[in-house]
Parts: sequence; C-alpha cells; structure tokens
Amino acid sequence: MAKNIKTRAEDYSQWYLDVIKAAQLADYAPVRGCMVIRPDGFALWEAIQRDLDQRFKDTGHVNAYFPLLIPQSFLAKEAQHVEGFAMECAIVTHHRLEKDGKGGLKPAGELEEPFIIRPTSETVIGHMYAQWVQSYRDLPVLINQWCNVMRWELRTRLFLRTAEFLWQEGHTAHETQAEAQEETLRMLDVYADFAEEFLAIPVVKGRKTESEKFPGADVTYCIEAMMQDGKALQAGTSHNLGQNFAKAFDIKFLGRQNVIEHAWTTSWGVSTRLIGALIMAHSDDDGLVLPPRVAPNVMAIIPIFKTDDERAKVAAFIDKAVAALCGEDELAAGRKRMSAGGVTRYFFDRASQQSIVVDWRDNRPGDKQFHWEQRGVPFRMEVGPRDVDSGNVVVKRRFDRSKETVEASKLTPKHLRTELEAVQALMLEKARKFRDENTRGASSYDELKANVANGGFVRCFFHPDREAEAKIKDETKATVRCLPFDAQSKTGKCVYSGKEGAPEVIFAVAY
RNA sequence: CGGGGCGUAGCUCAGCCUGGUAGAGCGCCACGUUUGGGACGUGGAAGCCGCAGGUUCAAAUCCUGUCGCCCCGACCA
Repeated sequence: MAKNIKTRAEDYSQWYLDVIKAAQLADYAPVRGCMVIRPDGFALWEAIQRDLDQRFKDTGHVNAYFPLLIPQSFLAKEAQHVEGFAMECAIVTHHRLEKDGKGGLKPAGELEEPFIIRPTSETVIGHMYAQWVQSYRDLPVLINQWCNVMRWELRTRLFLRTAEFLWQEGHTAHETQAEAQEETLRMLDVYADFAEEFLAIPVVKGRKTESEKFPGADVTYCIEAMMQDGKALQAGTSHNLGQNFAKAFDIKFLGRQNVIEHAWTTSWGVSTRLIGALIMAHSDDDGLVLPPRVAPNVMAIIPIFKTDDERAKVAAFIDKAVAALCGEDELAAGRKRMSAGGVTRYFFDRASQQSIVVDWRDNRPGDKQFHWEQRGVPFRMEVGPRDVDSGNVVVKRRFDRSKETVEASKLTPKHLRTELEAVQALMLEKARKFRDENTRGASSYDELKANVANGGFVRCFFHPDREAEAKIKDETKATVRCLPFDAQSKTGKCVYSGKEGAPEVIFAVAY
C-alpha cells in the first residue's frame, strides 16, 4: 500500500490531491486558486493537445491566437453573456508601476477603459469575425485557439477548477443555422470519440437544460463522465450560439440573395479539467493509472544489480531490449541525450513523443517500483542478473498489477503496442462497466432522491424547468447533467411534476 | 462570499493554554553496510514559526489586521 496516498474509501478528496502530489502533476502557485502544472502533468496536456489538435485539423479547423485582454465594454454587448461571466472576471485597471516612496510599488496609470482577462473569447473573436466576414464566400470560418483563460472562481480544486486554466476554444461562423448546428454536433462527436478512444473515459452525449446552458448560447451540448465516487464531471461542451453573438458584434455578410444576413456561430471547448477527469476515472489507491495512449512513458525499465559486473551485464541486456523496442538509432540518440537524475529516456514513438525510461538512479529497486507505479506508467520491466541468464523478463502491468514473464526475444515494438492497446481497451471497458453499474432509474421523486444519495447517475423522465431544477438541487444536491441523445425518442411521466410527455434526463451530483 | 479546520525545516506535524536558547519523523547531503516491492548505521545541512502591526524587558506562544491552503455550502468548465 502506498504510504503517501490516502485511500479512496478513507477520503476521496484527499486521495485525489495525494495522487496529484505523488505523481508530481501539479503544485499550488503563490496566487490564490492558481496552479503550476509540473512537467509530468504538462506532458498529459501535451498528449491531449496533440491528439485533439489532429482531430480538429481532420475536421477542417485551423489554429489562431487572440489576445488575453478584452475591453470591458465587449462583455456587455451580449446580455446573457455578461450576466453569466461578469461575476467571475478579473479586471485590469492600471498599467505601469511606480515607486510608492515607501520602498514598494504602486500602480501608476489608470486605464480609461478597464480590460477584463478573458474568461472565454466569444466577444473578442466575434469582434474580429465582424471585420473578416463580408460575403457568404468568407464562410465558414473555422478557427480554434489553444490558450489560457481566467475565471475568478470562489472555490478551486487542482485541475478541476482553477482560477486560470488552459483550454482550447473553437469558434466558427456559418452561413446557415443548419450548418452551425451540424458543426456543433460534429465537435461534440469529436470530443466524445476523443474521450473514449484516447482518455478511455466513457461519456454520455446530451443537451444541457436552459438553466445549465452556456450564457449566450441557443443550445449547449455536453459530454458527461462519471468519476469513481459516482459524481458527474462535464468533460466538454459544444454550443450553438445562434445569431446571438453575430448580432451583438455585427458579424454580417452579403448572402446569396444579395441581402445582408447575420452569421450563425458556434463555440466549443475542453480544458485541463480533462486531466482531473483522467485521474478520477482511472487511478487507484496506489496512485495514478494512465491509459497507454496518454502516458508520456509507456514503460519503465528497472535495472537490478549488486556488483559492477552485474551492472555491466544488465546494462548490455537493457541496451539490446531498448534497441529492439526503439531502434538502434534511438538507442544511440538516447545515450547522448542529457538525462535528469539518472533516468535515461528513449523515444518509443516520436510522433506521440512517448518514451521508455531506464531508471539508473542510485536507489533500491523497491523505491523505483513505487516511483513509476505512482506515476501511472503502464508497464514496468525488471531486469536483473537472473533475467539476463534466463533470457526472460518480468513485465508488470500497472492497470491491474498483473505480472507476465516474457521471453526477451519477444519484446518487439509490435508486441508492446499490442499490450498497450489491450490495456487501453480494458481501461475503457472497466470505466464503462463502472458507469453502467452506477446508473439507475427512478419513477418517483422519492426514488430519485434515494438513488442520487447512492451516488452515480439517475436516468428518469423529467420536464426541465428552472424552478424545479433549483428546488431539486437544493434538496438532493443533484442537477440535470443532460438530456441524453441515446434516449431522445422516449418520453414518460415526470418524476417531479407527474406530467406525461417528459423527456429522459440524467440527474447526478456534479463536480 | 457564509460555516468549519489549518499555516512552525522540502513534506507530515509537536511546541502555543501557562511568553524566556526552535523540536520530532520522513525527505535531502556525505561515508559505510545494503540492493529481486518503500533498507540500516554514523555524521551533516536545513527555519525571520505565512505576512504586517500592537502589547511586553522579552512573542512561534497574547491581541488586531491581512494573505493563503483544505473541507462543507452558494457560483462554475
């Protein structure tokens, strides 16, 4: 048992924080609510970026960058938007610092119009699109940006909700409502596929209720995931903004019929919150467990030796194994590479930047086992004199802690890839099974209350209604996570009002 | 922003009530013995006791303010 990690049963919140700390994913910053994403945490974000970015490009999008600061007046141009975000904006009111005469500094020039630090970029992007779009021939505009945003949240949690966070926000403008809707759903599918295929997190696609939708959107779609404590986590959103922002920012074009029309826009985003989801969906009481596709290191090799002779023998064996897995060129390149603290790194796959590490640190083997285990590395391989003599090695699988003795000659890239893919599939399957087992129904309000208290998702019929939702949240802590797509045709008797014709919804306590 | 807990070495914490030389375990460094799942011994480095005021001959300790963290709410990706 890990001595630096509380168990999930003991204290789930503490477990989450302990896992992050043990795996060195993030640290608290000196500024309230902000975090430092450490290299091992940032590598996860880079992996997410690489895969998602390709999916965006594959669907025709391009990247650009818009500024961090937004004129305060922009926010006010869309009524719902300002209402949704005003409360959580950080504002820049001054520029320059000057000496305050007491050995310190004070802000000097007050700005004529304050800037807000972007909480999201619909407004500034809308402003620019208005200038770029003149004709229907300029449409669609399909731009994404990777950036940071800031929301002055009252209560923060590493990765799940920090004041500043990293995300991507896609912003598109279209000629017709139908095209915008198609785009909104296309990107929701991109997110859902990504979550399942890459992060091994099963998600429910659905639509948000009026009270949960994005401020300024006509309709918001989302993917919802279940964490191991049964709580829901919104893992991504895609908004059809209708003509709301186009009207607020004058995104107009001359249409095919020679009349001026407003564009139809969408926006969609996922954030570093996904790293929180990754941790809470898969990790265990021993620490981080990473789905192989996300893992920066796919295998850690732990040499075992006593004497210099043994060390040389083991090193030669490991070199052969690395050459077989990563290639001779990479073995040579890896030897020349600077290595931090005795851990040498060899790229197993240059495209995904995933590597195999050899832990030559001057620690005991047991320490190294725990080290890589807590960091979620999918496979660990011990190589000692006994293994060199027998030609077999023991490969340990992080996902289920199983061990396998493998003939060294079978350690080929193909073999490792097959093993990695097998774990990827098993992890998705396990998470899906957990979610399904923790999804219940309810035919009455009492049953809804009882099942929500059990944790997990509750699928039931319900007429979305701002007041009823607020009341239910008050009484059960649960909110409508979405109206799931996979149940849209069915209607039934509302658990709250008793009225017929209610759509199916998912209730859950959410992060 | 409301309620609760807490800021003392890199980490976890004791000391505070009753003011008077700054402590432990883990980690870190050196050396030795070790090394197939978190080793042991010896020696060592390491702290403006969160920050700012106040009371006092004297403050980690008492008082005021402030900042931050964790948990529970409200808000939210």
